[in-house]
Amino acid sequence: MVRAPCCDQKMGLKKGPWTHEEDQILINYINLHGHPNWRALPKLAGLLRCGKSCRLRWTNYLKPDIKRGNFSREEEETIIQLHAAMGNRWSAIAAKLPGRTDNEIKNVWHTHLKKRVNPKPNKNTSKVQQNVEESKEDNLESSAPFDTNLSTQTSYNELDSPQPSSTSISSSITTSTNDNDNLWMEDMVFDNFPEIDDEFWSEVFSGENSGELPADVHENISQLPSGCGYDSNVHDDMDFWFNVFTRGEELTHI
DNA sequence: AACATCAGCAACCGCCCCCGA
DNA sequence: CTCGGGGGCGGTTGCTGATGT
Repeated sequence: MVRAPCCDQKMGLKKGPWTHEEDQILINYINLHGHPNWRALPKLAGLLRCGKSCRLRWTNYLKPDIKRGNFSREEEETIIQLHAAMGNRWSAIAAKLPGRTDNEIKNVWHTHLKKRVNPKPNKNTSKVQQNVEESKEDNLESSAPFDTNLSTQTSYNELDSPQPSSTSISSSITTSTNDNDNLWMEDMVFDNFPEIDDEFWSEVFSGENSGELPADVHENISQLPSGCGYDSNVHDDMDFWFNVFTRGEELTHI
């Protein structure tokens, strides 16, 4: 069965990074009408994007309960364990990590966790590079979460398409399990916190829209502490699912 | 300071599955 | 039962910033 491509390039549909305006349009539209039909949504909302692109943008970045970046040690270990059992079923893994998306988990796996789980000697890289690699790994082991997230987050203010990274930062506060993490957080939060995010979300959920929001959107909003999308309940959820999973694993090995 | 290389991440692409007509 | 549309998933790509030379 051959199907017409979702995104017909002849229609002049836009590709590439989303702009702040496009994000606003999408969020406002979904807040008002939900997303019963992704294919029709961009046309109805007045976006020059294909439905898939809209869905991806919403599910991976714009949904209110999304956490961004700064994976805690617990989350990393959970991903590693789940991946060992499930393989590349990113959506299933993401389902066990509240607020995390399959795309993000997939990226983290390929960029960080895979190296840790399957450390392979570098045949082609120079010794200097190998040392760099090793020191990076050491850093990961000794001072999680990833330092690299810092560098990318500091540039959010300059982006056309700002990410709702306030949730990522706040999530680190609540998921950090040791003093080193907290120290790291203090440096990051106050030096690099992107001011745009609070404005961004307050705009999105401003009064004129919230009166007509669907019930589920209200729920999501109510789950948002001031600029934060992650609380201890979610954390408990993760523990719960992790326990369920690990118990299941144990049983399968008996 | 300039250039090269690497790492991280957002987004696209194509396939598959599910469900309704 | 078959077909077709829509959504979801996983793999991959390409851009951008960071780091090294």
